[in-house]
Amino acid sequence: MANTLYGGHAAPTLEDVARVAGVSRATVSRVVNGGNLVAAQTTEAVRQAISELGYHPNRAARALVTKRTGAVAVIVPEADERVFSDPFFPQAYHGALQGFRDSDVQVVLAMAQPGDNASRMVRYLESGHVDGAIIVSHHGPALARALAQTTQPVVFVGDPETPGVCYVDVDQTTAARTATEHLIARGARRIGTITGPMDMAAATQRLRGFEEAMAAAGLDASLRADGDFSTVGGGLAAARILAECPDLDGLFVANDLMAAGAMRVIEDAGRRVPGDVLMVGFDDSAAALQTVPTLTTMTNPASELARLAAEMLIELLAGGTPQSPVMLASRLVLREST
Amino acid sequence: MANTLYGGHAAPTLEDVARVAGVSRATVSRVVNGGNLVAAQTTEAVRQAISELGYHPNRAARALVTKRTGAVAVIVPEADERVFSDPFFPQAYHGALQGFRDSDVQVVLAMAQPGDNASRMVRYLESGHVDGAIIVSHHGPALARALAQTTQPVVFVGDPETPGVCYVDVDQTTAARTATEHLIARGARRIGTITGPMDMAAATQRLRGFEEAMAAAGLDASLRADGDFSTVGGGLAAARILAECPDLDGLFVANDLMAAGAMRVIEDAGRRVPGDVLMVGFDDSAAALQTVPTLTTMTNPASELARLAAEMLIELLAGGTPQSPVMLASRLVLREST
DNA sequence: CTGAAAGCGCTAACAG
DNA sequence: CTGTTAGCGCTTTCAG
Repeated sequence: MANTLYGGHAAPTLEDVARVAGVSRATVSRVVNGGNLVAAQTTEAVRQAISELGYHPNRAARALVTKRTGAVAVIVPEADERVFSDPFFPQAYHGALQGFRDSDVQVVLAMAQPGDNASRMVRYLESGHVDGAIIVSHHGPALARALAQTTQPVVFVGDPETPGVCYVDVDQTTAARTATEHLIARGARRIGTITGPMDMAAATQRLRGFEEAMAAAGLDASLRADGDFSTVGGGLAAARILAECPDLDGLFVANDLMAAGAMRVIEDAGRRVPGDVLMVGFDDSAAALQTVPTLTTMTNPASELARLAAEMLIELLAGGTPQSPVMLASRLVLREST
Repeated sequence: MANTLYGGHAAPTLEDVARVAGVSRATVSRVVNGGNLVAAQTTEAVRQAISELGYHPNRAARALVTKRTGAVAVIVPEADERVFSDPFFPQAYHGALQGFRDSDVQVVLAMAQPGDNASRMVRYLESGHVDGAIIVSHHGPALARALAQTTQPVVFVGDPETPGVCYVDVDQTTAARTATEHLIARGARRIGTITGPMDMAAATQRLRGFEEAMAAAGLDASLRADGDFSTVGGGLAAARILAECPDLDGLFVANDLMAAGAMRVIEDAGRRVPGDVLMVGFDDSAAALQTVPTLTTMTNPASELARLAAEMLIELLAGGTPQSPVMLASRLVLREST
């Protein structure tokens, strides 16, 4: 007799609602799950009972019978230090949360542990902990390939470079071109670029955009150093560029963190930003506001991207076939460095 | 006949394991749940069957009968921009993840939505989505009070200023004293402090440490401006301090973000760090490495704190009474600013 | 020490 | 349109 009417405050069940509404459990279940084949009057009575009792479906019971966990993962296959230092990831998580806001699914955030590999992620996905996942990564195609084998629905934020895998991304090439064109328009001519790791699509695509813009202006696009998306790496790359071209007057850096490091090295070398060297970064992260001078940069709408990814995953989960890829535009944000 | 032996690769159930091991479902269940009242021989046979089948208990089924969700929340009741800009939070999340690593509970991260209030958090906790929570916040006691009413086990990272609520924290006062003593030892005499919002325990305690150290050295501790833990707020506070005491020669700032803003304002005012003004921040965040000069700071071991909080929560969940509070020490990290 | 049996709260045929 | 009836996979008395 563990009944709500008599007992403490055990959560009300379908049974309770049914009794109060004077219908059967099945009927209540129908209205709870978007009941369309229920009489309007009945629906009304049930809704009434539900709000009266403060009924909320029991996830576990539902999961048991539907064989769905009601949870999805946001997987960030990145080493700790990057997840910590790059605001892109928390923003993306937040966007995903928004995307699932009214889907009543739990969103769990999974960060890679040091030493994790693709097979561990695949195992996680297959293990039945979650119904699907959003992978937020700028990494190369290896992981995406592995994950694509999975039977689980998966959506990438960032180009997975793997056919048939759903993803959302910003148009990196166009964005990089915009950034470079801005440098040119401001008068720079001896322009270099610091790229990300060349095994990441975001890095190669941004480089391509740079090259396109330079070519279109009839400028030499060969001044380049590869970085690793970290502040320190950006500084090292800048030093190499400076060594090669001491009278550099423009620099497109593939992310803000590297730009911050580069700016420091450039100023230490006695050249002023923006007086001597114009600089544009990428991501519009907090780092772009903390440099002196503040950094002109391209937006990278992490939150929006993840929200869209969430919507795609929802459609996938429902058995649909979302349009993919979905591409978002990046905007130039003018600051002191140009 | 939905039987694993014939069908596809549906996950094996207790039933399957029982059949293979030649025992009953109940027995298998016992060994899975730390079976101590099972014959060693039987246990062995069951384990064998389990690994042979690759059996993994079904969370939903278990949750349904135990009335436990097998999930806990890490709640960060902060506005978006802080969660995004302060590495303390992702680090804390990571620590919590580690703490639950081998407890097979899902850890979900809940960030506050704009406009969320305490009652929404309480409702979330009561709603049965999770079995308990770790609250990571530097905020005042209002939320903690509300959450303490909850029947759910809860552990705070940071002093909740509410009796009877479990928490872990660093010894803020001692840390601030250490920082201030360092400034004094380096020769500073006209020392000011920029505090956090005075409704946060971390802010008031750090101020107290500052005052203690100043008093012990016979120095005047009245030079102070209140900030908001943001970069911009730090700059504004620094401007006020500079206006009041133009020949300032030392500054203890209650977090690195504010210190970054303050450093900028100080240098813009024509005073050099560390030449004219020595500075110490707090948190040992990435921001402390991005300033020019780099910032001496106090560590704030977010990950470690959260890991300990997780352990406390596990004990709470098991019906135990963990020792509380657990206090961790903060370390001085020497950099260029002193 | 082990098995039988009941039931957690829900959904999904299947009949009406 | 609505009710009846089975379970989903697991834990947990209660008897052996």
